[in-house]
Amino acid sequence: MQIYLYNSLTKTIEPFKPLEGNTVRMYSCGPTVYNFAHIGNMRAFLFADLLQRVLRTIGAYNVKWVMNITNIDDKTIRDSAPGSTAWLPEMGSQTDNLMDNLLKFTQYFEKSFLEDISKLGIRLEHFFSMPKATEFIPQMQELIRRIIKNGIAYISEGSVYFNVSEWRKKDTYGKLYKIDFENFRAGARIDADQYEREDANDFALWKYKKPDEPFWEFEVDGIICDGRPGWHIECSTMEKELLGLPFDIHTGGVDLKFPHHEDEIAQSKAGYGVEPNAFWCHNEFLEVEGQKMSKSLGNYFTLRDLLEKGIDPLDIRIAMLSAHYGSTYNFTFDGINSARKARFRIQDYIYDLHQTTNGSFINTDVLNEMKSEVFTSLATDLHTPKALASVFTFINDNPANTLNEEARKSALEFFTKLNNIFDVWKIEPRPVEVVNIPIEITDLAEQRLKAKMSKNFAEADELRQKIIDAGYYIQDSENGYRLGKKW
RNA sequence: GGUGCCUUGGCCGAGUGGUUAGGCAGAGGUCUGCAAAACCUCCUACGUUGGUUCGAUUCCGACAGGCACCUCCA
Repeated sequence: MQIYLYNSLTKTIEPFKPLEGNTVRMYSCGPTVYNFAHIGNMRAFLFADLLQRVLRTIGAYNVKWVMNITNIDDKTIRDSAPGSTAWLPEMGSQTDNLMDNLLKFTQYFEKSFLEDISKLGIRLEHFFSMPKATEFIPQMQELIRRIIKNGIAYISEGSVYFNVSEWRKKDTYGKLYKIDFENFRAGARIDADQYEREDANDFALWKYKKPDEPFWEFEVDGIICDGRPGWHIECSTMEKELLGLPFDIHTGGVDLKFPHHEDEIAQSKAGYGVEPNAFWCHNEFLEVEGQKMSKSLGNYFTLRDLLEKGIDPLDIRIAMLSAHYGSTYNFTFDGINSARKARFRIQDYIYDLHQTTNGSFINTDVLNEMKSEVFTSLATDLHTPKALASVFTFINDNPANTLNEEARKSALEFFTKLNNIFDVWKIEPRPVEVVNIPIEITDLAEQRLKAKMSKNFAEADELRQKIIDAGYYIQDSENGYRLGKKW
């Protein structure tokens, strides 16, 4: 099926086609591993995951998905430095070797990142590569040399800067983000104390080492430039090394449009001579309870915070998939609960589809129409809310027990395929409930049954309340009851 | 100051120049000793204000409110 995607470069929805063959080469801006990822980060990664799954499942493409790990930047350096309060015992002991500290520190958060996204249903086997910035330093230096050679970068006090005004003579700077150079940064603070740039628009390709910072040796035209790469150059280099240029799709949060992605385009073209990629896809931000997530408002949550509250990560996944990636998503606890219930309704339907019934529903047209609607919605700029609406409309109108054998089989095939994208359901018969109920709870239930049988309803209700208060539920059945754990 | 986006029923969240999005919550009903679960039914909105139009929530303008980026934050 033809896939359509909104391209930030053209600001329109365009039909998507891989540049070469049947393989989509896709690069996603990954995390800077200096702390636990928060739910805003998670939305970006879930969006990228959704996209690559739709490309595989609906577009029938092979996907080479690369997500970088930024393990060298101001924050990782700061927080891995000796004496840092951000250093955790689990990272091991700090040494005099600054590079060693940096790697230990970032490896810890990289590992936690992989654990977190796995819990959210992002499958590590879907990645072609997850490169770390520190593994590509020579290639970054090579790219910087090229840009200097092409006259678009200059060295200042051992740092290398991209010369924006020089570049503007050759090409547009402001492809993703329209810039008014007259008023540019008029109201923005400019970090004057840090590095010596010729122009505020210029950005660092390479930063000269500061005392007590890990660094890599770098010499350009006899000038010692020992230091570390700038942020943007990391992506430009790794994309080229792992995917080749140009590649198909680049994803990231809207905040990265400028300057990160804009600078990436400029660098890649200035150094390699080509624009890095065809499609730029950006996810919108997330708010929490209608407000921007921030530590000061107390609505800043890492995934781990939410798991501690007992939230199932798959409910976070479905909640975020129930809004379009291009609109601001309001994360609320009510919303998570609502999404969970919706998820279970579909799950129950799938369970029911496995049961043998003698339903008479044979109108495959209705089923096929729903399938077509769902996949068309997903293929049209990943419209998950529309797709889910179609599913609900179908299951509302066609209870599982009304479907005949053939229709149930067909519906199960559909849900299997859908779950290749959503990945929040189990395509299997309803499991036999094997919840461990503590003896004191079953005792209460037995007492209640006795009370009920002897029509002592007041006592029965009292006992039921005790069971509920203990975190279980009890449902009466024909000649007994069902006990279970509340979720 | 510059650039761009948004404002839909109790909540979340689609969409459209004139006919029901969907989910959650809520109400009523069937069932039940009462519940729960399940099922059935109901709940019809589009920030304000001008304009275009036979007709606007949908197009255009203004206003109000909110948000984002310009600060190596997804």
